[in-house]
Amino acid sequence: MRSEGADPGTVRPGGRTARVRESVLQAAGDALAEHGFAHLDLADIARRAEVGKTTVYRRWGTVNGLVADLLLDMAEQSLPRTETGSLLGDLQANARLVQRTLADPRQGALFKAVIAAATCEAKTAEALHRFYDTRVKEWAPCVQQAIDRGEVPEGTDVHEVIRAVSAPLFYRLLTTGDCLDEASADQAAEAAAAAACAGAYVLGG
Amino acid sequence: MRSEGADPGTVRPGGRTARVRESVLQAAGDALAEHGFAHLDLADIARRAEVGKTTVYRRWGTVNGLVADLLLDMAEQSLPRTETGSLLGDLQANARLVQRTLADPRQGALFKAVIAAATCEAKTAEALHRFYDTRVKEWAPCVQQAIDRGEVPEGTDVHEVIRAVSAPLFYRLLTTGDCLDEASADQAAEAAAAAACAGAYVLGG
DNA sequence: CTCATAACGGGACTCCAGTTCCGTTAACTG
DNA sequence: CAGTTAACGGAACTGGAGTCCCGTTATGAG
Repeated sequence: MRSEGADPGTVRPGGRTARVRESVLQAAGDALAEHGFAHLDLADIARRAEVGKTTVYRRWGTVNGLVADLLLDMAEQSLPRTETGSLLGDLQANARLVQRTLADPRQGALFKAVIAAATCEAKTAEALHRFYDTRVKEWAPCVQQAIDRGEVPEGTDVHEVIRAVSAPLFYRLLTTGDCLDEASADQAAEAAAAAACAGAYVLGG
Repeated sequence: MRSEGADPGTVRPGGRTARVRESVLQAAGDALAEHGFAHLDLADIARRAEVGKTTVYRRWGTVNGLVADLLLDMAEQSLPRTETGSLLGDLQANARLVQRTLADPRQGALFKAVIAAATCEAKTAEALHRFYDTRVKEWAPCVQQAIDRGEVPEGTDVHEVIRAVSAPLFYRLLTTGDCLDEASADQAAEAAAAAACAGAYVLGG
């Protein structure tokens, strides 16, 4: 009598179950980009996905749960780091990647929704933290290489430099109406590189 | 027969109307800090404020409307800029002010809620943009002074420098679980100052 | 002070997001 | 290929968020 088994979808994850997840996540992304997080309706998503409303509620429970799963799906598809040979070049590549993602109507809306969801649900917040932790760790080595080359002082917090690239882009997306263009991405990269070289991210400094 | 007059509260804004607004905003802030944006219930707020549920719906309509008004109220109370004589000192003062605000349980939760609300309602987003525009304009002169002193190159986008101070603090609040301490505030200020002095925020650079 | 009516408050009502029930379909096992 | 049961899907149900109605309070003008 093991208490009613695990969550649905974990025992028989193949075939139909996988198809349902895929089409529901697809529909959820579409709905988010169209209506935004607040006006998200699970029944509407079920309709779009051509899936029973009950199924959506059973497997994801709430809008937050669905958004968290969507985030997991995004984390799996995110792009690998590229290398250019210089700190500024690497940070610029990262900044432009972030900028393109946030400027894209669908992806941008999705990120906004994910952030909104994370601000009001601890579990979703944790999923978001993990997502960014992964992304930051993916790009951090380029700062370490810059330290090794002597561009950046020893003891610099490599993760913080990567965060410093994304931060102004996020801030702009959320707190201003301005569009995110390539120039703002380049500026973010340049500022982060300059601050890093000046030793602003040296630990305990 | 002027079409049903203006919004309630605009014709007789004194006495009771003002008291109702004050106690409802107070209650809304409390509820936000306690339950977060998603689980906000206007009926609960009405109960806390000892005000009729109908009144809250009539005057603010939705959770978003209420949050937007709360934002307006916050904007009126925000602190004036201080001056220390150096760019780093001024930016540090700003960074610590932001850090203290976001680290405060009540204020921090409120900001998270406001951001969440802004991501899903254009009107609320605009209120948020105005709020930040005001705050940025309040602090921008300290960068201009630094330009005049020759600390920072001519042509620097003064507003962008101020945004660069807050951005990493916001980013940290939203995307990591780490606490916002004074050290992170100082780091943000130092990074912004270093980047500004290096000319990273020169327009068209 | 008096009056007109803006704004509030209680309670009944509506409507739909979210739940429950149970029959049907199709993964996985041996 | 047959049997077990995980997972799905339709339909009826429910609770509470948001609306409506109308009587009451008290603001601001004259």
